[in-house]
Amino acid sequence: MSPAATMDDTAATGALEQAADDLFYVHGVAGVSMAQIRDRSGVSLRRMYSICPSKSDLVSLWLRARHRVWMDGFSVAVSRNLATGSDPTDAVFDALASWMTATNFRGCGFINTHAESSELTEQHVEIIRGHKQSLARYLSSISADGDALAILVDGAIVQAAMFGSVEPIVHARRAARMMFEERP
Amino acid sequence: MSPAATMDDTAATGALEQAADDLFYVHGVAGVSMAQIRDRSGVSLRRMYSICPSKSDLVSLWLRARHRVWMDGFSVAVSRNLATGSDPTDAVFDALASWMTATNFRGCGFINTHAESSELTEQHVEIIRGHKQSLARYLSSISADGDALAILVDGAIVQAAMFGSVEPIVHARRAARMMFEERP
DNA sequence: TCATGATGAGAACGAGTATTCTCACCTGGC
DNA sequence: GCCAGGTGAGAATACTCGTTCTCATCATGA
Repeated sequence: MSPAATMDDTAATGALEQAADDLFYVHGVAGVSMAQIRDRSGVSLRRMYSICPSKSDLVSLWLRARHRVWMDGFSVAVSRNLATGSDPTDAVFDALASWMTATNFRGCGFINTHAESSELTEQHVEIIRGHKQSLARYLSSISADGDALAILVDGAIVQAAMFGSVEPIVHARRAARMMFEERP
Repeated sequence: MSPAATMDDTAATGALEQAADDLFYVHGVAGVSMAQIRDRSGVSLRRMYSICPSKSDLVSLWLRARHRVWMDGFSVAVSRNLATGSDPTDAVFDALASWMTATNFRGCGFINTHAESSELTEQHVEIIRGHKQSLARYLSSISADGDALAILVDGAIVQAAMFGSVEPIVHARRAARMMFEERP
């Protein structure tokens, strides 16, 4: 074999995913250069291009990794809330609220990347749609109308990002409560 | 006076707003160069920079113009629907649906511009927040919970853009109907 | 020990960008 | 007719970026 001096391919890929998440999420894809990814990850340009033949492939790698990590964190948080007796509405919006108050919150990385229309490829669009479908499927598994809830969730995330505030969560939670309220 | 050979300042500004809307909305701010704006508008670079001293100022000009045009078109469409007897929910989502099926629909220009975090200035953020506050105020004037409705609207727009489909309107309309349904 | 092949550091390349500058031209006032 | 000042076309400037190339280095297998 010929493993690298300090990092094998698995470690290098992981370092790239982490650096891409740190930088692309905060500054957008167009706002981050390959040189910045190299500096942040410690992976040389040569190795970056042997793992991802183009910046577009690096974006795909990042989106797939972020999908895994985000869905995992979100569903774990929701499950924890459900286990303490919250109803699905509170479980979902409490999980969102604590994500939003974490440092560096800048909205949904998938929505934001899709909004950067210039450098977007068909592959990126597929990953982004897959993420949103996966989220809607998960919400459907815990609530009576997952598709409607998914729209409230995306609307709340987008508004929270634009206003730099968690207040939209209050409105979205109220909307969900009104939707799912039992009718005599 | 010294008006331009073929265009006075008002006409040049209007041509810039139109070209910016054609190009920035579809390709994003970072995806359009000043030279492309010149080609599309017919306004020379020299004149562009005398009207807007930087690209960032051109973006502000565009956002303000788009706010005026979009809010006008939207509120007129909603009023027309209300006048024919639609309830507020149908009036709003029918207006959105016909906007979305127009050519070149690419989601909300304000949300998209905010998502392009790299070239965003504080002035842009103010205009974007002003637009969303204006929309929420308008929705509050025609419905019982304008803030909740605004979140459904933004969620539906964002999802329609990502999936290239008007189907999210169906889910959002259903959610609004459930929210505003009379309870005995 | 020596040749091999992969690696990292960084220079090089080619394209694209925002912004400024040059200069020939044209218009309006005298 | 003639001048002054503003104008358009586009060259020039001073970058930045994605991608490729060079070359010295170094671990490995014979």
